[in-house]
Amino acid sequence: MRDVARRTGVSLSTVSRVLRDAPGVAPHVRERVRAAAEELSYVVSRNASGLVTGRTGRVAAVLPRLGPWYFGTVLSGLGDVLSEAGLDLLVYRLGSQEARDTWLRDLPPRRNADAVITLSMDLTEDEYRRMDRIGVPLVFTGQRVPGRSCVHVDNRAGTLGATRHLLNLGHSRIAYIGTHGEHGGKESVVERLSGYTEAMIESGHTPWHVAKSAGHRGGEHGMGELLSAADPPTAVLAETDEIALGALRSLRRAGVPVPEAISLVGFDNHEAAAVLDLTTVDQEPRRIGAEAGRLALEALREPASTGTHVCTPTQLLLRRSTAAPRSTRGLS
Amino acid sequence: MRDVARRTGVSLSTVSRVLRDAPGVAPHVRERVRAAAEELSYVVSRNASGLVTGRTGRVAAVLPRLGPWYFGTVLSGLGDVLSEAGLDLLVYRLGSQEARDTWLRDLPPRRNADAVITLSMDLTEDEYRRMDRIGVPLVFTGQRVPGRSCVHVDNRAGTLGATRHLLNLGHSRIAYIGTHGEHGGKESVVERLSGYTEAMIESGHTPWHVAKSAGHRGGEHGMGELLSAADPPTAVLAETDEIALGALRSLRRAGVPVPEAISLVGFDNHEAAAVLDLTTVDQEPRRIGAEAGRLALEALREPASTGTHVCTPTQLLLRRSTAAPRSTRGLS
DNA sequence: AGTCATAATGGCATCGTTTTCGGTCAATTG
DNA sequence: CAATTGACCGAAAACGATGCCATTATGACT
Repeated sequence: MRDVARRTGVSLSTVSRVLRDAPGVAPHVRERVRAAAEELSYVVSRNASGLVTGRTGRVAAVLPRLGPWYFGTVLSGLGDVLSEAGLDLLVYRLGSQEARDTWLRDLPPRRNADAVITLSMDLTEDEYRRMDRIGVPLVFTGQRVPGRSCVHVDNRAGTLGATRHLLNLGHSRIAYIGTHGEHGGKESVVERLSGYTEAMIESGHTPWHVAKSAGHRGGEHGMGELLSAADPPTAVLAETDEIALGALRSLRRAGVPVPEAISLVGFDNHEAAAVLDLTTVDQEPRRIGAEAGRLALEALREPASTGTHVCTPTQLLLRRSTAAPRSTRGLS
Repeated sequence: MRDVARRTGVSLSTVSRVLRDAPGVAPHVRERVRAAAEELSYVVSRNASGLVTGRTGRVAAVLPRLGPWYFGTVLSGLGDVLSEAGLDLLVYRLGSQEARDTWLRDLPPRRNADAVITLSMDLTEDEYRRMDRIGVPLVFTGQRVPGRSCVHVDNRAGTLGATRHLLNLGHSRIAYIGTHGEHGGKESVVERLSGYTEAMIESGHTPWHVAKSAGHRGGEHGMGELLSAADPPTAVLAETDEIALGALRSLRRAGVPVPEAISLVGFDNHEAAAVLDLTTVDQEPRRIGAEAGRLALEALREPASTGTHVCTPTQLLLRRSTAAPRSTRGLS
């Protein structure tokens, strides 16, 4: 910065003003300073400026995994909003419980980020309290917490709509493959099931729910159980696309045609869902990230504005895995 | 920090020494300081310490997209290595050419990161020179640049091995679906094709290469072209899993059984490949990220050590989309 | 012409650490 | 017992920016 000042023959204060777009600088001086900074390819050190302003120019995202398409896409949306506001994105992946614990103990974003956004971390009450010690605005996605800024997907409406779609097609024996709440009951798990249950009950049908493990395997096992029932369902709704894909695999192997004999609906709009023509519920992860980013920016601008809830809608994507049931009974 | 010092009745220097694990502090004092810091849940400000040490404690990753499983997984591996070394991960997603240009002009990591790692950015000569102005060690993945630290996948060996596998199964009419080098020829594209070509030629067969666009669509179109040939191939190698999945979709629609009539091999070990039982070439993205991280750490420790190349191997994952060709001619 | 507001600029303390240097004190040595 | 040596610790100067306050130019108005 001193170099830039010397080169243009002004003081450091003026250079600082120019580079911060602060008022009180003559236009021609402003321009000369800009040019000099450009020539020297000089950029301000966030480190130093943050030291005095108290702002770091960074926002931290905390998430459990990075592989799944969902998280990458949320980060994309978040990153775009942040970079537009001139903020950098810090990413912390907390895979194991151990990583989680040490992170919550050390709280690296403390004084190193202006806001923290958690992505589907499903924190416990105790963990919330520990996070509060970071002392910066927090935004949560994937869970709904009273009194805190949250972005959450309307899971209930998603499965409700999907189930109604199946009902409208004329199905009546509609089963649901879900997971047991291993992690003390993830919210989305509960919500998705409740949407399905509600749609079934309101239409006078009895819910049919099998709970297996998460992932493909759960889908395979779940479908296995359904296919070995006395009177198999004509349609199946899965808690996630991964489960649906596992179920689809079972169906293929068993030679049961989809959607002719059984209609199948997933949830997530997984990358593979498009390839396999699976009807699914899209939750627009890009948008979730963007909304979370906006909430963080808002909290930065207006510290009192905490506690806003944003509920993002879901969208049923009709593809080739759903159809009206055949009038004749029996599979194949 | 002052609070911690007051609480333990020592000077700031001593607190600093303890928190940096610097020598010259009596064990019992060290312990008392540690306890006080813990109680106050105090952590040093990277901002301030970086100001004087010149280190930021952050490493920047630059990548074109975040959605694909590949990038998320590379980031995971990278993040693990970095967090073990106590470094934070900064992520810049440069989707559009415009974002790329403004980034290269402003170079945000300048003085804000200790090292920069690019992920499959396929930079031009000019862009390299611009990046050099950042003034920190650079590590490149996904491309091979003489004289610079790189991590690259042995693409050639991957397709070479995959093709040989098909040849060993008894196939002779093996086609390859690739992409046109849109971006001025991505290195991996060229390498993958050359591995296939080499395997074909060394075994006395003639290569059969169709070039389409990237993504599912390319695969669908490519397979369409192959299926409409006078004498269709009995095996197809795709440049990427996405292409392979598109091709698979075409095959399903056309009623061509896989692997009975046509064997199919992809490249990437995409999430969906496992679900669909697609034989593919895995490039261990986790490992790529980890290696890149290690290279960056090495460069940080030993600034002269730039220019190391790490070539990560690929691994053929045999699944259910490849089999020996049927003796009888004709599809279906 | 003199006064006064206003805009533009420079000087300086400051943010929270690290680092260097010098000082104190106990232990060891001749 | 005096001198020397270390180990340990505190004081103070950086680091690179910002923000407040004082100062100086520039017109505008009585």
